[in-house]
Amino acid sequence: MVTIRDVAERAGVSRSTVSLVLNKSPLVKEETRELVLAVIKEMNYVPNNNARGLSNKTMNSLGVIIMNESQPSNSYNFDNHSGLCAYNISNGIMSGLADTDYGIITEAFCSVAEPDRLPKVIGNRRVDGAFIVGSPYAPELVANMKKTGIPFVLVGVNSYEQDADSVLADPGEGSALAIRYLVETGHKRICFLNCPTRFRSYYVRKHGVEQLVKELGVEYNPEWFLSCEHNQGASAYKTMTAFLDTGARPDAIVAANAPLALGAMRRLHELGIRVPEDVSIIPYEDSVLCGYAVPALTAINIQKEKLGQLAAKLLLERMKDPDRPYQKIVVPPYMTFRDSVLVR
Amino acid sequence: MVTIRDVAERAGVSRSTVSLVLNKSPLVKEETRELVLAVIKEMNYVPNNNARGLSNKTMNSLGVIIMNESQPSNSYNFDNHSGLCAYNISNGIMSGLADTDYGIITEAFCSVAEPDRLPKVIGNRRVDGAFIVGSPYAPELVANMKKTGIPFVLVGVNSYEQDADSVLADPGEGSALAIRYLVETGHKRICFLNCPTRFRSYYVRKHGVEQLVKELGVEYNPEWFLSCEHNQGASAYKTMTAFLDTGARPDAIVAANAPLALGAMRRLHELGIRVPEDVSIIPYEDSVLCGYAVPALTAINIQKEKLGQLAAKLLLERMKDPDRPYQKIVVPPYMTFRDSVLVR
DNA sequence: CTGAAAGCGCTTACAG
DNA sequence: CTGAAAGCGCTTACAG
Repeated sequence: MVTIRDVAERAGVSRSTVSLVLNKSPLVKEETRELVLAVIKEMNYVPNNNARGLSNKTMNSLGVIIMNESQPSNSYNFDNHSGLCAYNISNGIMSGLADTDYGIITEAFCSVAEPDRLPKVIGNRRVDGAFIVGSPYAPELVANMKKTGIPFVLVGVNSYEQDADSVLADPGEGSALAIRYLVETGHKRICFLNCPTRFRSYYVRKHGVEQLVKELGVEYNPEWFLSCEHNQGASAYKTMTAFLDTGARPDAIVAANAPLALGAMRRLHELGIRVPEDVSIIPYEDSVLCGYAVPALTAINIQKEKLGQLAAKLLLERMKDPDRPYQKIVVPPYMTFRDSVLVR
Repeated sequence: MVTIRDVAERAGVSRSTVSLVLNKSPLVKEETRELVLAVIKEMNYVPNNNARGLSNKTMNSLGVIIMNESQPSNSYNFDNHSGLCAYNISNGIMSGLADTDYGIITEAFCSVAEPDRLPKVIGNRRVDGAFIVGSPYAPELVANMKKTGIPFVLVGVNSYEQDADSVLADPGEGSALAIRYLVETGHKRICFLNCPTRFRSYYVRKHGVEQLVKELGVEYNPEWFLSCEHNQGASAYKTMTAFLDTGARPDAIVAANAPLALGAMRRLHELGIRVPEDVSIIPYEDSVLCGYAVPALTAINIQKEKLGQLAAKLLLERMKDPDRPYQKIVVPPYMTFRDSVLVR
């Protein structure tokens, strides 16, 4: 293995000089710099990350902590969470970090199961900073993270804490977008299929819907505002089954995410209720499930990759300046028009 | 920050002793060991990964290299690759590594765009070993990887190289499983919707199908063996459109993956051809897209998480013993029965 | 079973 | 602008 010492010898300079050019110090004469660089290339020298980190007190890695209620499984059934949201955000983080040298260490973490533990990468001090991706995250985790002194940012559908940097979508605004469009296109009987009540985004959506409905002067039946037990198709199927059994016949459904929308659609399909001819449907949180659905689903895109990218930028800034005030970045949603809404 | 020195002082032993207990050496008296452990816990000591690695010449990290043709995007449209396969495998790898201390560094890598480059984590020597996840991987990459001396294993739908460890599914066997079942359930006119011909799995499937069809004595029309330009819905839609325009009316479709199946279904839906009443459909490579589809798709599950887990185990063994012979582990597929096949 | 010492490969004041 | 030297926090022969 070739070390800085070998490079220095071959280049006929001291090790410090090589180190200086490695770290782009302006103290090195241009001529020397070029010579050293040439030798580095010629010898195929790669600085040892451990040695560098030991001096620098830096790990040169960032953690991506994926929060979830359960481990991902090999069963892709309807009664499982799709896991797509965290995946998309995490892709965004990686793309936002692509031109840095950070290693990105991913870890699944279940804060519900172990509320007082820290993710391994944090406990082991393997990272210089971290992203807490998605909900549910226990508030204790944020407190515990702060104690470690490792900078972090929260990123997700509705990831927000007072004393932390956060990048989030706006579920209220997203729901409003969907409802406004449905009203514009002539829908009169809109049903809302929300996530479990244990998620904070449940309330944000509910609030957004109630607000808008008042503003629009649309009639609103609280009994048509449903929630599902889990964020998965089977729960939505169950909820929708019970709802339709009451004889209710919405002409549009707004769902809190794609798994819920597809769960509802399964029941509609069984009953011979057609999408979009009989009922339009718009999920929040566009994903590959929407683009590939038959028919393709018009959906609210919350820019998950962008959430990730902005989180990446934010964490980098936070690490540079630990004392700056906390930021809260809200990324606006937009609608992707596909085939699940009938213009009446 | 508390170091090994602090622990040693407080415990009244030498630094080496602390190090020995850290590394579970049998040379330490039980009594001393317990004392040291207690002090470690009390002081909340965490060994510095860089220092340890610098001595050990080890990074304590493993790379997960996700091969792809393009970067993931924020558009979840039909004309994008779903990215799900690598994601699922990577989950399996993580679960297989969950009880180790390795940091798992993920990197997206496009070998088509940069055939002569190495993934960053490899070039920077940030990892002790790596997983090459998915195809397309350029054969040059394998050669280049070998030159680095960093152990690695290939893992994917059809990831196999002579001179490397590999864990793979068996696309031929998977296709056979689907066809056999369709024949058993009374289907007579089976169409095969394969992946692009530039993937090796295309040929494996083709071979498997031809073999089986002969064995079963089923009639086989080579013109009903289709391929798509890309592994995405829009390509399958196009291929299926052209195929159906010829007047062909299959009673079953076997697709090389879920995006292709859903692309075909989109066209069927437009034409009012019902699944499964008019045509049954079985994709290879079960994924969340199948479980959530309406109707839910009966699919070939290739155990992607298990592929990942076995790859994890294999890499660990390879690192322990660099001289062992290369292994090729083929994971058998099974069928997940859902609602897209009509028993005729 | 334990301690003193050298070494892993870098960085960074400090002199010059 | 460059070199000699100390130090980062561990591990590992080597003595005892």
